[in-house]
Amino acid sequence: MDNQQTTTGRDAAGTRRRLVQAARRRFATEGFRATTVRHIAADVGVNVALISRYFGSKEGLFEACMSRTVDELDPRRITRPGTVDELVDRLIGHIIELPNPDDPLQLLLLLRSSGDERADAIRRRTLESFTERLAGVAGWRAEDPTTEPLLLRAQIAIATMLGLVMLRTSTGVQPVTSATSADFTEPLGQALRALLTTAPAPTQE
Amino acid sequence: MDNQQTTTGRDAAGTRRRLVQAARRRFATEGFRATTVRHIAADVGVNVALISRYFGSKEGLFEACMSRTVDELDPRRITRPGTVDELVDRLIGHIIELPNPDDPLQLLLLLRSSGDERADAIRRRTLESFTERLAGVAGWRAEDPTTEPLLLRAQIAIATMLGLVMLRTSTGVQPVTSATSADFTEPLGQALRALLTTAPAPTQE
DNA sequence: CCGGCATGTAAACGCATGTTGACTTAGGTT
DNA sequence: AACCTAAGTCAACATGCGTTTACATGCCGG
Repeated sequence: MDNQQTTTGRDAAGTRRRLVQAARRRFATEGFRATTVRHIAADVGVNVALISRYFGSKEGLFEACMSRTVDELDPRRITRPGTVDELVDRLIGHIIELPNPDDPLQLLLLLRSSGDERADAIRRRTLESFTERLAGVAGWRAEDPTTEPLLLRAQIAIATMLGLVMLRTSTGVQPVTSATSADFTEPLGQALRALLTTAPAPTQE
Repeated sequence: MDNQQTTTGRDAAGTRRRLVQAARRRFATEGFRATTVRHIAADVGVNVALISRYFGSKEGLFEACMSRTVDELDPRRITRPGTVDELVDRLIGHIIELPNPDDPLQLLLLLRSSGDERADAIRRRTLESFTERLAGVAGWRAEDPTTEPLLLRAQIAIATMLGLVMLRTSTGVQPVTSATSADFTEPLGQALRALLTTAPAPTQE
């Protein structure tokens, strides 16, 4: 009974899960407002009305995507508490292989303001939640002024990888052909480690 | 006769320009598909039908935004040919002050795939055009395999700033409050310069 | 075997969108 | 002053959207 089928119909839980999966891909690549529930339903192969029935509304489906994303983004799954290097490695591992809208971190980063007020509020809440979790993993406290720059650098690192995802997937601009994955990853990782580990000497001298 | 008024109506050229300006803000913050021509017209304070009359269609207005962006992105206005440092400085100067959808580079970076096939083609063309111009300014030739890594690093630099724009504007996540502009800019600039200047030693041992 | 319920479908509604055609008004020319 | 053309408005349209209501279908316990 715990073994859930993934392909056929007549399984509400499975259908819900496949709807969320398809919705995450659409939301990540096209944005909230440009995504239509009819397309999501067609991706799964079910009727549109099921979305309203299961999730109440398009925003409910979006919220389901985000809540599942938050669960999967449990920092303990992203990195073990400890060194910054591990954090960087895991983040790079999560992001650098593209395109993969199923990755919850990618989904979180790819989402943008869409003009829809409530959807934007959901997204903002999720992002702030993740930032707090990330800070907690790294042992940083936002209230501690000496560790704030580290949190800022984490944001820069995330932003860098967000931009890479954008360039390589959403914009259609591909890296130069001869650049191997190692060529791409290595200097990026070095820069990120430098950003994260090099303190700005807040009170030093 | 060359002095064009900027506020009142009954001036076709001025109205067209204000429509393009308003459209660029909407497109940059909400994306192509989520932006409605009625909102753009309301921003300017004119009737919706003028958009269809002046630009043919919503896509025509989008194309007008992009062509103007390409003109303003003349690399000679972004940086004088020469050192990579100048390029980085100018790019940071263009991006780091936020939010400013009027900046053509920001507009270019903020645009994303929107599910609209023709609009995506326009955006992709513009991005490729800018990448080529950027490579030309830096004296890089895509055909030269030894300079390809530099072009890749330029893309990384652009991606980084794109991500910063995303985080700081679109996602609503603000940098930590105590971080001054210098705190934000300095380590970023160092990292970007390192990325751009440090060659990956393509054939070096 | 069969009723009942969960699962899925089909069609329609109300609304917002992009676009179009006919109409109105301002401003310069004769 | 009369007029004409450009500049702008207004109302309507076809379409696609999210959502709802009514209907069909498979599955399980008696």
